[in-house]
Amino acid sequence: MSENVGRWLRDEIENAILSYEFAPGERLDETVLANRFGVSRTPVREALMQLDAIGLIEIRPRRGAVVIDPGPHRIYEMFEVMAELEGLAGSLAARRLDKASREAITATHSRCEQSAAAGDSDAYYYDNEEFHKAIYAASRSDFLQEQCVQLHRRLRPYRRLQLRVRNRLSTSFSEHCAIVDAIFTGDGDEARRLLRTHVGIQGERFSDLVASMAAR
Amino acid sequence: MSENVGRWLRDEIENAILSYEFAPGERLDETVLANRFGVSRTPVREALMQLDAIGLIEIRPRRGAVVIDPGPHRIYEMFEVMAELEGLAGSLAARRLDKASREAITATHSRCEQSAAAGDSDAYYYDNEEFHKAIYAASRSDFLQEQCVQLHRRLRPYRRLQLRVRNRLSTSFSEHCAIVDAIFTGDGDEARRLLRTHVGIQGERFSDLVASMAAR
DNA sequence: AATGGCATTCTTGTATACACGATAGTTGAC
DNA sequence: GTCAACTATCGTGTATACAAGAATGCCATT
Repeated sequence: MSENVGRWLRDEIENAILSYEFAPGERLDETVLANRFGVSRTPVREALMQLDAIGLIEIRPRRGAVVIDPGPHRIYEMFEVMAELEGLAGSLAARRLDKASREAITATHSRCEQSAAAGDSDAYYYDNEEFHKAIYAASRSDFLQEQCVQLHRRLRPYRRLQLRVRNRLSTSFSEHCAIVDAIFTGDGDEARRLLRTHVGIQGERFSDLVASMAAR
Repeated sequence: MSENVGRWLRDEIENAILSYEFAPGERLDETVLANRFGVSRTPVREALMQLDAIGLIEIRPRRGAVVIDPGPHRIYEMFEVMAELEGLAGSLAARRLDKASREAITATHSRCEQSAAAGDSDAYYYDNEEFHKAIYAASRSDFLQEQCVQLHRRLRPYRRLQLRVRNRLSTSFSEHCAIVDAIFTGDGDEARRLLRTHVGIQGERFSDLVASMAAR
């Protein structure tokens, strides 16, 4: 439990939304939430305020909070921006790579290799996250890193759906290899290009996303 | 005055921060703010929560809220990300340009021309903002547009300082011309490249920024 | 039977009261 | 004289009470 109830609730509700426990479009009743978590409405409201500012829910004045339903098109747009930011992170990482970052990338990369070889989709999902975070960190841009982590969080559920697609694991890992190679050889432009295509959901991958969303 | 006091306060305090009325590092006392705006502490707290989520202030548990002091390096990082996002917006705009967007860009662009010709730095500052927003809108990506607008807002004060630099007006406008040309001819890559360098603060422009910040 | 207006009820928005933790100032001891 | 500990005060965190707006259901009228 975090420092104060408000932040704890924010994380709690955020996770509930990201794990679809609170479905998109669902109304979030302050009193119900307060009872559920055994607190008063005050910290609940503070948590909701923050989630509204982040963009996870929408609070319409006097009409309560609802979970935002992004819809396929908007999710595509979010991946598009994510791809751009990761591309920047990759290009900066290639330019600024130091020993510690290199080791962090290598370590997470080899963990991905193991999960991919084992065909363990859940493990790969987690290791993949760490791999990408290692690249953000290697960019040496605190602000960029924060933006990437935040957007990554919001896209987490959809990323998870994507990994379920057949062969996606091995494809993803081989793309990782090329990315690591570009970063380690200091080829910023190539790292940027590779990450953009790796992260973006062009063509059939967008259809995959829509299909897996519809399946829920 | 907005729908409810909380949102109104959020905007009010946000503007106060962006206009340096509340200086970076300054402590924001809930009671003082409540008295100043003639409301109770509750909506003040809600406003602060949101500003914390946006990243304008930092609330340390039990220790109150302080205005975040980005520092030159972090501002540089923010411009770096802004440049990347604007580059993406430009490239999308070039690909997707329609009649309405084209007209909006043309209109704001010619307003910039007039302000630049008149040497009116304040007017150009405003028109420039509209010009960039027209490009965001032309990208036809709602999410990207929102991200750009938000970051643009946060960088507003520093952008203003930048424009004070000698000759920056005419330089900026001629860059605009090239950007408009690239977008209108459908050259996405060129639009991206031009916007990146237009928005970023490489080399001497970073020193200009630091100097003008120190001058305050 | 359908629709419009009114009243009731439920939920949100704001204020206030109270509790707990942090900070600062003062006093005492070494 | 300096440092540490204790106490008092101030400010944040949470709960609750109250006010106001929105939604819903019922009744009357057409």
